[in-house]
Amino acid sequence: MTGSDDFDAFEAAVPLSQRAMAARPTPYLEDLNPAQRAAVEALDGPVLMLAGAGTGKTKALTSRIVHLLNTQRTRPNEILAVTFTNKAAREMKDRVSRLLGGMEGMPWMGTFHSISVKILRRHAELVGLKSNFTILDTDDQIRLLKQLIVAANIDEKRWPARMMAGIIDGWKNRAWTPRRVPAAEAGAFNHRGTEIYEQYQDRLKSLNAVDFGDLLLHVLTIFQDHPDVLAQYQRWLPYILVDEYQDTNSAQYLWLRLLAQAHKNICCVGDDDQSIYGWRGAEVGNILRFEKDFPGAKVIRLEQNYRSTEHILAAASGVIATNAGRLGKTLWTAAKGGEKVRLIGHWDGEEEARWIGEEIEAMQRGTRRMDPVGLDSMAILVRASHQMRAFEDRFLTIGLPYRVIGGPRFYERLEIRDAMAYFRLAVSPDDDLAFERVVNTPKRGLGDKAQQSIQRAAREADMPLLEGARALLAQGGIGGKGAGQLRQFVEGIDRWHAATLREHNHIELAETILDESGYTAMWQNDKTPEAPGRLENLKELVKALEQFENLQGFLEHVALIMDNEQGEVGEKVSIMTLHAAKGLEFPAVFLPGWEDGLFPSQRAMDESGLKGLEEERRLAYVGITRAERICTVSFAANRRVYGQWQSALPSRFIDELPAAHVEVLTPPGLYGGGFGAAATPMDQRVASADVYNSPGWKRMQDRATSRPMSQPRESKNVVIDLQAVAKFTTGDRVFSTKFGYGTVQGVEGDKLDVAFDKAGSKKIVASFVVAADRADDVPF
DNA sequence: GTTCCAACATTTTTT
DNA sequence: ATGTTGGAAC
Repeated sequence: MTGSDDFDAFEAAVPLSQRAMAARPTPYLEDLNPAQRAAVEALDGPVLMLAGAGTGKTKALTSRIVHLLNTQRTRPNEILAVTFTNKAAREMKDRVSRLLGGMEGMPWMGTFHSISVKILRRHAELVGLKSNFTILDTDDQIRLLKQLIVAANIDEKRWPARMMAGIIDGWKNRAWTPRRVPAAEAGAFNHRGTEIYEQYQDRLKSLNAVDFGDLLLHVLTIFQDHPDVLAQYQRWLPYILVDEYQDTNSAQYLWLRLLAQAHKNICCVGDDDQSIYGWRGAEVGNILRFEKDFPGAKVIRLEQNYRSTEHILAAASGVIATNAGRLGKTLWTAAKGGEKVRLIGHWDGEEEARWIGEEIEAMQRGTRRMDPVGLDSMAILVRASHQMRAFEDRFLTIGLPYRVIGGPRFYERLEIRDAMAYFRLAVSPDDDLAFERVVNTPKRGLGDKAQQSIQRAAREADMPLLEGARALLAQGGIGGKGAGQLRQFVEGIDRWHAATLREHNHIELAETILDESGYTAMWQNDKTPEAPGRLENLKELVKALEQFENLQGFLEHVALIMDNEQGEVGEKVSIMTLHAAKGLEFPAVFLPGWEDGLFPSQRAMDESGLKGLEEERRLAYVGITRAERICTVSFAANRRVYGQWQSALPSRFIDELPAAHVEVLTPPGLYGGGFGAAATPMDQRVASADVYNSPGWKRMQDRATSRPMSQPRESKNVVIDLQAVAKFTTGDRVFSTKFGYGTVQGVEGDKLDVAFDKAGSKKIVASFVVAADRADDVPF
């Protein structure tokens, strides 16, 4: 444990009242605009800093910390500064230390989870744990739950462990211990939810383990049940700062409220318009209610945006304005003019990827209208990760360098988790979950039967699995070739454990463990294409050990910090999800896939209704505001999703973009313009698509019966894979375009009239001929 | 105990 | 389309 000195420092801390409030020079204040300055100087009492996108939030936050120190109000170890991610914590630390000219120890700056671990290690016994508890990740959590579910005789097929894990996470996010789960939730998980939850918590306790949710929940329990402990922390931590307050869940909110209720020096920073984590328990309500929760709170709005041009800001504001129940901000910028937000429609997803690829290359070269833009300055932000594939495929084809941000993280890879399990066993041989994970990896001839015997032996004698296995071996309870191998495994663990105690070179030890266990050999003998990559990853893992003094230290670190530093070099376009883009900024941003159902996501709307839609809209807001100078929104009429063709209407968010700040692009050729978006004013653009009853659809269905196909699904918008070429007129201009759908009433060869109507008023009529030139695209 | 195939799911992601 | 997983066949 590293934290004990902090606690001692607290005990010795001079009471606040005795500290002089000396005025020292404050050059950092000169750098701030009036709102930022107000937020920095309001040091006492509750403060809500409402910081819109790109308004210098981190600057204000870090300056505030420096100001707290500089005015001698408090000392570095008395400031509690919480963030959500390790990355954010790291950035804050860096910036504070830069302002201070050298780092002063700020032990209480970190994520909710890392700070909770620190507190929990100190008081573990108050919730029935030992101070050296292990932290389980999602995978361990699910395996444990699966055991309980099977033991409870529940059909794991119909009621998967993953689902139960989700339910438990949700409950923990709301700070509900098994006893506090409200009666209304009794029906969860086939009426067995609370029962399993309780068993799960018991099991964790007996394993001396906690999951991520527990870190907060246990601390909360301690604070609630032991007022003396709470009072101590309130005294130790007289100043509290919270970043990204709009993303706090109920448990975090309670955690903060308890700590802050004595001195009320809490400064929460956030933006209700950027709350995009509702699906993992974040409560926008926390930020909306702040003034009620903390009476007399100062609310300071940071509204000057330093990131984006006028048009981009106006477009984002226009979209977000549709949401109800906002605290409300009016962002403005001194940067007038610039490019309007560009909007373009495509025939299908591949076309969209092709166009964006070409556009990126053009921007890289520079055009008449703009100077060259580097690849590092460009990003493609998608709603769902499966959208990335089309871009990767295309960019590989044209040789455009790209990097995918997010995705499966290093420490979540199979081989890394296996290796970590070996390390965990070496450090604490009693770690049953680690034991289970690797007893038969690589294959040791220990299948279900053998493992069950080990489990039984261990449970009967109430000992860890390793000891159970040892006992079983002693009494000859395991037969065949498995016995020899299990003996080797057990002896190996003993040997490695002894080595960790002898302060051996831990890097060498790690290599030894992986070699002696046969794990490295397993991948070396594997001829599948991914094996070499996995071996590479293992090498990287061992390399990462260099930064730590021993295996324990490394494991502790990894349990909480599951992110990977990809120190990739070279100019590359970034591809990531909108969620991953939060907090980032790029001169040029592409926002593809703005189609109803994809974005806003159908599922979000089905599951959370209007709330879900509003969160999607905030996501759109986040997306647009990532852009500094160029923002390109696009959509496609047809898209292949999981091997199925789907058609969709342009996203309703497109209609919400204020027309005055949007430039509708029409690329050369027949493609583009999708539904007439390129040609018609925003308020006139619509398409409808009931084709089920059309002869064309009937005919396609007939054709389909001869070959297997998926049933046409209940959907309003259905792809017609016959291509329609349309001509239509707006004002004095005539456009032609290709359509994926419309109100189709004919078959191939027919002349068709399509009425584009919005809210019943028909405004544009396009006549077109249904052609069969895309017949090979017909999915059946 | 291992291998193979059919069934299944597939928004977003941190700790 | 694709990758994972559970159960049956070997």
